[in-house]
Formats: sequence, C-alpha cells, structure tokens
Amino acid sequence: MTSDTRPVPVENSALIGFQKHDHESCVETALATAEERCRAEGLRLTPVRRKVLEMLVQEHRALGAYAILDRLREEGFGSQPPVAYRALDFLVENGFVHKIERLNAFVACAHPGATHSPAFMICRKCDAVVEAQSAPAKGALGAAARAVGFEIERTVVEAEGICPDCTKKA
Amino acid sequence: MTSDTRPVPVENSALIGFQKHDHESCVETALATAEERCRAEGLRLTPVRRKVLEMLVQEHRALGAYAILDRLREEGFGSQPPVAYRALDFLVENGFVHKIERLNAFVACAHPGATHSPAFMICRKCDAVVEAQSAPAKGALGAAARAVGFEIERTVVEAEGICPDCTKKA
DNA sequence: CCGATAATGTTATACAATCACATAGAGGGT
DNA sequence: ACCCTCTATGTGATTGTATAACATTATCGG
Repeated sequence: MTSDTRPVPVENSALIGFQKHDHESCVETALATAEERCRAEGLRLTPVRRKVLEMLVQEHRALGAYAILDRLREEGFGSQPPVAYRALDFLVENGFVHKIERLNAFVACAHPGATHSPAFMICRKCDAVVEAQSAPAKGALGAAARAVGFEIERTVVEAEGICPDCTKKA
Repeated sequence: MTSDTRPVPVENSALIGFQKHDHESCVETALATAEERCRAEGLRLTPVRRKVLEMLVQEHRALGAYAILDRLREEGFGSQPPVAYRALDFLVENGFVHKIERLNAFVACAHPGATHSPAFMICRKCDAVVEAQSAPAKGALGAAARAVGFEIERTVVEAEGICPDCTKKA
C-alpha cells in the first residue's frame, strides 16, 4: 500500500526518497488512500482540503503555507491565510501531511496508514525532504523522559544535511 | 561544571529539568562559563550578547525573539529586530543558546561545554522546556540516512508532551 | 424542515525573520 | 599616535509566518 519502495516502471518520474519512481500512480494512490480513510473514519475531505493534499502530493517537497495559499487563490478558493492554515491543520491532525518545523513548511505523508512517528532528512542545498521512520522514545530521549516523568505525546525529528544528489554534484 | 544535577540547598528556587535547584548560582555559573569560553576562544561576548544570554539563563524557559527584543529596548539597547536576531545568531552558533523550532523560540543551553546534539522536552501546557542529550544518528534515522547516502550535519529533536508538574495538577 | 455543528470566507493584526545601509568600536600594523 | 580593516551595532523598511475575531454558508441528525 505504501508503495514508495517497490520497483516500478518509470514513466512519469520524480524524486522521492532520493529515488526515481512512478509519480503519477503514486499521486493517485495517495489521494485514493486518503479518501478511503476519510470515508472509513467519518472525516470530511472537503474540496479545499483535498486540493491542498493534492498539491503537496504532486510536488513531493515541502511547501510554505503562502505558496499553498497562492495556488488556492488561483483555483478559486478563498485567498486569506486562514483558508490555507485550516486545511493544513486538518491534514496534519489526521496524519495526511507533516509540518517540517525547521522550514516552516509542509509535506505530504510518505507512509500513509502507518502508525508512525516520522523523521525527516532535509537537504540544506536543494531543500529536498525525505520521510523516514523513527522511534525516538526508545532511545536516550525516552529514557530521559521516563526518568523525570515527562509524558511524550509527539516528537519532532529532523536531520539537516546533504542529500546524495547534492553530494554527487559537489 | 555543568551543575544542574548536583544536590544544592534551595535558596532561590526555580524549575530546571523539572527539579528545584539553586537558580542564583546556576545563573552565575552559566554566565561565568560563557565568559571564560569566549576569552579562551577569542569570541566577543559584547554587552548585547551577554544581556540576551543573561535573560535566557534567568528565565529558564523559551523566549521568542520579540520578547527578548522588548527587554533589550527597556535596557537601552537598540530596538529593531536585527539587534535581537544578531545576538541570538551569535549565541546559537557558539552553542550558548538553542533554538526550539517547534516554538520559534530560544533557550539557554543547559549543558554548556558538552559536545552535544541536544534534545528537548516541551510541555504543551506550561511551555516549560528541558534539555536532554540525544544521539539520533545512532538509531533508526541514522540507519536510514546511511542507507540512502544522506549526510547528517545537524539534528532537531523535540518531544512535545506533558511535564510532571502539569501531570500532577491534573 | 429545523436547529446544532462544522467548515469557509474575510478583515485585521500579531509575531518571526531578513535586507539594505549608515555609524561606531576594536585590533593590528606602521 | 595614526590609519586601515573588520566586526559589531543601530535604524528603517519589508517580507514571511501565523492567529484572532467575527460573519456566512454548508452539512448532518433529528
């Protein structure tokens, strides 16, 4: 289901996980998955929300709220910040989209369905963002939290560095 | 040297690491340590920079850039954003202060001197911020990075949840 | 069909960060 | 002491990010 690792014929290729993949089918799958989950859980994937998710899945990179807003305006939706932020809130709350705190920007979830605490690798040269899995509560941080009685609800894990593509170029 | 764990008589108590401690001596130690390191490394801990560090050590919690700027203004320093941001840049670059990406705010480093990749626990009720150590490159994230050829330079690790104090109150 | 609730739209504003340019201090070499 | 250079500070203006407050519209259950 979360298909970013399977080998596929590269027709319309783009970069995900620093690897080429069939982007067109990947977009369709992501939207279909989201729609189904919303149906199943009684969530309302309204036009604005769907459009924002579609944009993020299409782009496959982090977009700022105002870049998103610009495109919503072009598509005839409301043009004020709350329009974008509310859609993003919904998508983030329900795990369809993640916020990259380091960039104040948003990316579509690359592992929909998985119960995950995501981690990200962010290239400081080309701004590519790749999602990985993490389990920070299992390591030193989790131990520290238990030691002092802090209850972890959510974690932000973001690694900044250089992606393989930019390493090659240099 | 980094003394937040030693048992001390509680005279002027405050919260750090969710534990009471001798805050007055803790502030003095932190500033003295910073001054010494700057002398040793030829860094210039100018009045603005020192004041900002002092504020953050005093407060023992995350402050936004504009809160810092307000207090700089009161103390007779420049009143425009760059004044605060430049001081913060210096302090962050040299490890005296950390930025909390989740809050777009800044805290004094709690482990001065230690070569560290810090991790933070942030209480979503009272906004307390506690610094712990992490080694994210050793875990799942590090493995993922090596697998795809991503070179990690820096990591952001922030856990959001409820601190022991707020748990008790509820 | 009605009422409650959720979602959208809009105005205004707060908070975060950077650019560009002028001025002032600190340090090194002669 | 002087000048030169580099660093740091001060200021005005602007851009980007995010939320508050309130009116309007759509959706769903009864």
